[in-house]
Amino acid sequence: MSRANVSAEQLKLFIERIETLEEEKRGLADDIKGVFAEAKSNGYDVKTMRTIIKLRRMDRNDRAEQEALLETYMSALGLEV
Amino acid sequence: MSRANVSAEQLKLFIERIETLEEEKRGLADDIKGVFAEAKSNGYDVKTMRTIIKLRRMDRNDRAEQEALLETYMSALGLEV
Amino acid sequence: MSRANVSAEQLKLFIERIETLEEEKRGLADDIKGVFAEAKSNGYDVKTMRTIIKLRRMDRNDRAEQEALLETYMSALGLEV
Amino acid sequence: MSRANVSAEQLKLFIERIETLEEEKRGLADDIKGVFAEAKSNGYDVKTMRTIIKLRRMDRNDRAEQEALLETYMSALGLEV
DNA sequence: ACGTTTGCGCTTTAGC
DNA sequence: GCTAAAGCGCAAACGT
Repeated sequence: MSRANVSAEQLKLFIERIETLEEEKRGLADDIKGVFAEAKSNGYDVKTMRTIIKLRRMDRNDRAEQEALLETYMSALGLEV
Repeated sequence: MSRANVSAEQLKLFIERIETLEEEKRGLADDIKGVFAEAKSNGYDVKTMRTIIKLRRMDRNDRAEQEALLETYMSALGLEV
Repeated sequence: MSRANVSAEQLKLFIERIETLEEEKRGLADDIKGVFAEAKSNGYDVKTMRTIIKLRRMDRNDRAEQEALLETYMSALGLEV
Repeated sequence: MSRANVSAEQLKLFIERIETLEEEKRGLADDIKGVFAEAKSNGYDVKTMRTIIKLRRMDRNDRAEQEALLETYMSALGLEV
């Protein structure tokens, strides 16, 4: 088999792997929607839930960001991190 | 246990389920990036790969429609297609 | 002149207006680069400057976001904003 | 006035100049969005307009190169171009 | 000069 | 169908 064909085969495998992963990703997005729907049918306010989840995610991110900022400052001051 | 506590507990479970699913979704996004990186290190052009994946996902008719519209506009502007 | 030609002319004008604005936008981006370069040649640390600018922008955005969050809470509680 | 104060003042000026330029840049971005909105309300397809602007900005050679690469990959995968 | 990494802007998606 | 948010892609910027 020629080198070109080997390459084509390899390219095809890469693309199929990505397409599979994307499919799974879409599946998870649907699952998430499903849980929200279930919560709603149990009387919970979806908008408020989203706010809570967003805030919890922000807390984590902010914490990570603070660390990064600190490192930048330390570097700027010529200190070891 | 009071009704309020039951509700709070249930709400917590819903939110944790969603956060877990979102975490998995992020994991898959990372996996996808990893495959692209691997393909790149094997000499493939990532941008072109993305184009191909996009085209394959697109419905054949939608694609033809979009191209027709583009040609119409290009002609209207006196540009080469 | 036919209606098609009028449309083509109008389309052309829209596109040219956008292209002009984008050109100006690129010019401003260059100006910004220039100021950073000037500051650097005066001995300032560019990375630290970027951090400061980012923080100042974040402060403003966070303030706006806090307001938005408050509104969400108020709505969730059935209160008037 | 001490040297440190001069430096601080100078740094402040640099930062303010950059913030002003960034503000203007954001203003232009808004203007562009406005023109797209106007075009849309006149019945034009925004997505296609974006494609045209992109193509016009692209160098003719680069464009031909990319298309050739896409065709190569598509053929390798046994897909129709 | 090149490759990696970060930040910005666009595109797409989800909800109203 | 439109508006708002999130995720993704690209391009510039930094370090090697």
